Order: sequence, then structure tokens, then C-alpha cells
Amino acid sequence: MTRDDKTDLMTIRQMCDAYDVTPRTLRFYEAKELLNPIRQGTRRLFTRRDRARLALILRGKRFGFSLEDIRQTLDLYDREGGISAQRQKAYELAVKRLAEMEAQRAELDLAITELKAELAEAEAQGLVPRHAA
Amino acid sequence: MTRDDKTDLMTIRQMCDAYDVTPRTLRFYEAKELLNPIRQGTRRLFTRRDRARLALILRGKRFGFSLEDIRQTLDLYDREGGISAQRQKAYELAVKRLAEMEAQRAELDLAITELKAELAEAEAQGLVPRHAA
DNA sequence: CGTTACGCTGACGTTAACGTCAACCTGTCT
DNA sequence: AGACAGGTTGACGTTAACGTCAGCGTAACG
Repeated sequence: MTRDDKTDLMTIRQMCDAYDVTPRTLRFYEAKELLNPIRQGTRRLFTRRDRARLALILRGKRFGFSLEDIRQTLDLYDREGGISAQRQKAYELAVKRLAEMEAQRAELDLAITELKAELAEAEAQGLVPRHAA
Repeated sequence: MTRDDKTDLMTIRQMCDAYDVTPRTLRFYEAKELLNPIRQGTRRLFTRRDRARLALILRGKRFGFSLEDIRQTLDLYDREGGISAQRQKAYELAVKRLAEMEAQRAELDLAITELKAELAEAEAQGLVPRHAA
């Protein structure tokens, strides 16, 4: 609706270059309703909203969430839209996701500590670190 | 070799109950050389080592590592075995994994912060948290 | 000795998340 | 006009990580 929406559009290739994904991936995400680029004729044009969502998708994936998991929470990030049932659901899901992420963080901390200890132990046993000081 | 190795064995079902996995999963992991239970006749008996490895496998999965990724670093955790080329490689890989995990933690922290802000924003907009104080 | 429980080995099926390929349109540069 | 770059839609292939099922063995129980 704003002026930006008209100027701030990207082709599929620009998206691919910017986010290091393939066209196939973007089309796939659209099919799965994670993105919905507008059409100029038959071609896709990705909006600022699409890009924000894509960034969240890629991040979510790095944390091990499935695309379906991600899809269900994406709506939370949509400003304008008020208090739809959609957003209400997204909110509740997001609260769960937050808990999962905090649990994951705790476990990650533990794992990092343990792995460091294991590496130290290995070094003590004689495994020579290549780039040792 | 120690006395424990003889007493401290578990059947496949005990393993399944203890770690909440299916028999299929354990056999699959064995086929992929992530575990190698001893055999009593045709049946599998899982050692303490298998259990340690399984715990690491499940943890690794939670962090989004592939079984192949995990397999390549598991050797690091094998005490006895000295300084084989295997362990040397595992060590180097583990150093990389550590870096990945620390990066992941940093991103996770950021994501948690952002998600919290987003939730706060949503609440401010009128999305009512169910269990609000 | 039958059967019930537990386990084993193939072998094929399934789901997620894309990759790959063919066949087609379309703007534009020469 | 020709051709080339860039995009599109199916449709089928692929990989990881198992699920499922059939057919078989065997140990213990009643």
C-alpha cells in the first residue's frame, strides 16, 4: 500500500543472490504458502514482507524447525492485521517456540561446555591442535 | 573388557524405553555405523559405550546435525584408542562443530530476544496472553 | 508341544525439502 | 527476424531418516 511496496520489489534472481537460495526453493516456499510474491504477468515479484519472512524462514531452519512449524508462526510478524484468530494462534504457538528455543539454548550451552572439555581432554592425551598458540 | 561391560548390557527394548526411540532406529544407527552393539547369537546387546554414543547422537540431532555429521565426530569421545588418525580427524571436525555451535548459540540468543520483543509487541496490540498474571 | 513374546533380516513405503529437466512464454538486443 | 536471457509451470527424481510389513528363528511358559 505504501510507496515502498511499489519500488521495493525484487525479481526471483535478485532474491536468490541476496539470500543464497535457488529459484526452486522460492517457488517451493510459495507453494507451501510461506511466501506470496505478487505477480507482474506471470513473473514473481517479491516484496519487503516476503523478504522479512524469508529471513525468518531461513533462521528457523537453522534452528531445526520444519517449514510447517515455521509457517504457523510467521503470521505473528505481520504488523497490520489486528487481532485475527490467525494471529492469536500464531501468538500461542510462538510462546511455545520461545520455550523450545530457550530449552535448546540451555542444552546448547551444556553441549558446548562438554565439547570443550572433551577437546581439552583429547589435547591432554596428545592430539595436537593444528593451530595451537 | 571391564566387569561392567558384561553386566551393563541392555536389550534393544530396554534401549528403546530408556531413550524413547524405536528398534528400527537403533538398527538403522547400527547399519550406519553409529552404534555397534555386541551380539549374543543373533540378538543385539547394547553396551555402555553404545548408550553414551546414542545420547550424543540424539543431542546432535536436536541441534540439527545430520547423522553423517555426528558419526564423524563420535570417535572423539572414545577413550582408549590413543592417537589414531581417526581420532585426529574427529578432533579437527569437533573444533569446527564447536565453532558452529557457538555461532548457533549467538544466533539463537538474538532470535530469542527478537521473538520476545515480538511477543511483547503483539500483547501491546491487544493479543491477550492466556496465562497472563 | 503349541503359542506367545521378543528379536532378526530383507525389502519396500513414506515424508520433507528440495533438484532436475522438458517445454513453453516473453522482453529485448542486434 | 533470430536468438538469447530470464522466468514459468508441471512432472519426475533424490536424499535422509526412518516406518511398516512379511517371513523367519528361538526361548520360555503353561
